[in-house]
Amino acid sequence: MIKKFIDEESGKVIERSVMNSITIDCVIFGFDKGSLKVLLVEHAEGISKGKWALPGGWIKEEESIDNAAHRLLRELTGLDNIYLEQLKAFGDPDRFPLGRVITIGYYALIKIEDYNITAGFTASDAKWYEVADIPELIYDHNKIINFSLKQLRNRVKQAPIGFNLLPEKFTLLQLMQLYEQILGIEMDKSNFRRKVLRMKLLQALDEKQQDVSHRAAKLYRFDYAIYKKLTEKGFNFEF
Amino acid sequence: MIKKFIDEESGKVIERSVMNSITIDCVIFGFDKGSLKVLLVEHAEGISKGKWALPGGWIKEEESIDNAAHRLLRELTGLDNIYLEQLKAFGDPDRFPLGRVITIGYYALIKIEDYNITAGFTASDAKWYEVADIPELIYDHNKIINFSLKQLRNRVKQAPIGFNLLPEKFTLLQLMQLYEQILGIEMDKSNFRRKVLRMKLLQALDEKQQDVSHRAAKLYRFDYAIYKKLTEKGFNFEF
DNA sequence: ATTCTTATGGTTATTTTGACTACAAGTATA
DNA sequence: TATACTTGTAGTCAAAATAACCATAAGAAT
Repeated sequence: MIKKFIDEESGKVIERSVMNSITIDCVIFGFDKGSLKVLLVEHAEGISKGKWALPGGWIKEEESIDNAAHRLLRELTGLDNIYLEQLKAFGDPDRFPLGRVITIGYYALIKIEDYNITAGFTASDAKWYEVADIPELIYDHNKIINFSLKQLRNRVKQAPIGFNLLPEKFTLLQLMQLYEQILGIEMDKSNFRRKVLRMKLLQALDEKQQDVSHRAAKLYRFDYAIYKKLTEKGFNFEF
Repeated sequence: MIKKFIDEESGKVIERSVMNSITIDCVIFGFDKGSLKVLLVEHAEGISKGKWALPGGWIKEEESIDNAAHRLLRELTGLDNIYLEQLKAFGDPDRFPLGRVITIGYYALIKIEDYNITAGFTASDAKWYEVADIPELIYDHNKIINFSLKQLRNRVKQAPIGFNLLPEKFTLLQLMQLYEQILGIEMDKSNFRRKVLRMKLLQALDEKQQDVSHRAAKLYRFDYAIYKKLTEKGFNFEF
């Protein structure tokens, strides 16, 4: 599968695999007003102009794929300094209409209110869409989102990544509702409370909710230091 | 990052991303005589001739990446009809010495005695190596194996994939030792027994071990049909 | 007959779970 | 002011699960 090409600039003959294009696509999850959302961008140019898609694009020759994911996300949406995790590669031969392109998926969970989304580069718009209400996207991007959702449901049981979706200070009910949303199940308030507090992962604060029209609940904060200690001894996270 | 090339055969100008090479590498785990092993091949040609590596190679234009993984494994080692799962893409810019090559990792768990390994294609040899005793491999292949091991430890707690490493009929002690090996922990025979039997995943057979110099243990078989039923109701697998 | 190894079945105290009840704290409304 | 309503918090209790053991059975080796 190696073919010879002549570089137009230098005139040199170059041997290359004909398999030649790799892109990155990012699935960014957020949680707001009790519902799970995904960040999408509208393409400003190219064959998919005007259509909605996952933020993503081409990898540069000299950058690692992790760096490419961070760069593309920054350029298209303004998001920076995010913990991105690789999902998997999507490589159906016909997933891209103009040739063979493999894409490597990344995903992240962020607190929506901590970031400002600003469309840029080849994106004319960038918006949060509710997971339950995602439009038709280009190529296999809907498929990629579905895969991410499954992954999220699994991962959320393994590690305390759910906290990345909540504000720094949160109530136990908020935490429970987040898990109910992601996993699609109902839980018992009292039992959830007991379970999560026994884990001792949360630091109880001397603060309460403000401006609520009912009894204000205590606020908690996720304690990463404690979590690290617990994981070292082989700790399993589950609600 | 798009450059123009002239195809030597057709003379046409082709636009291509300069990022142009993707390979596949497979980590195949096996379990034999109480220890975990990995299948490696010796390269017969090219810049890494004589060196040991994970079975892998280039993806063809018209095949999916999953198919490429199956084909390469078959060509190099003779292994066929295996359940391969994608690991992740490895894409450090300098992981490959002769240019920018991204590799997509796959892994599988198989019963060693069920398959015949025969080196072929660009491999001059193919052998099982104990995980604790893996030589220095080409490029970042040692890194890929380490990543796979971590993945295996996680996955084995989520799903009953460990059974893929055991013969069809096995004793409870074998099963326990497999888990001890993979997870690197010690377990209590009696408690393990009770736990695993309560799951009702195993079908007790009317057979016993043969040719052992001690009391022969009962043989069991993993019951995939039961497992499927249980997972549908949201079943969590853990020892 | 004795010893050794592994298989298998129990016992027990302790911890964890799930389902519920009760009540406290605060807001909204009559 | 009284009452209803919502959400937070604590506790009860029976059933299930766990961890740490002990005891004995089955068979092979000496």
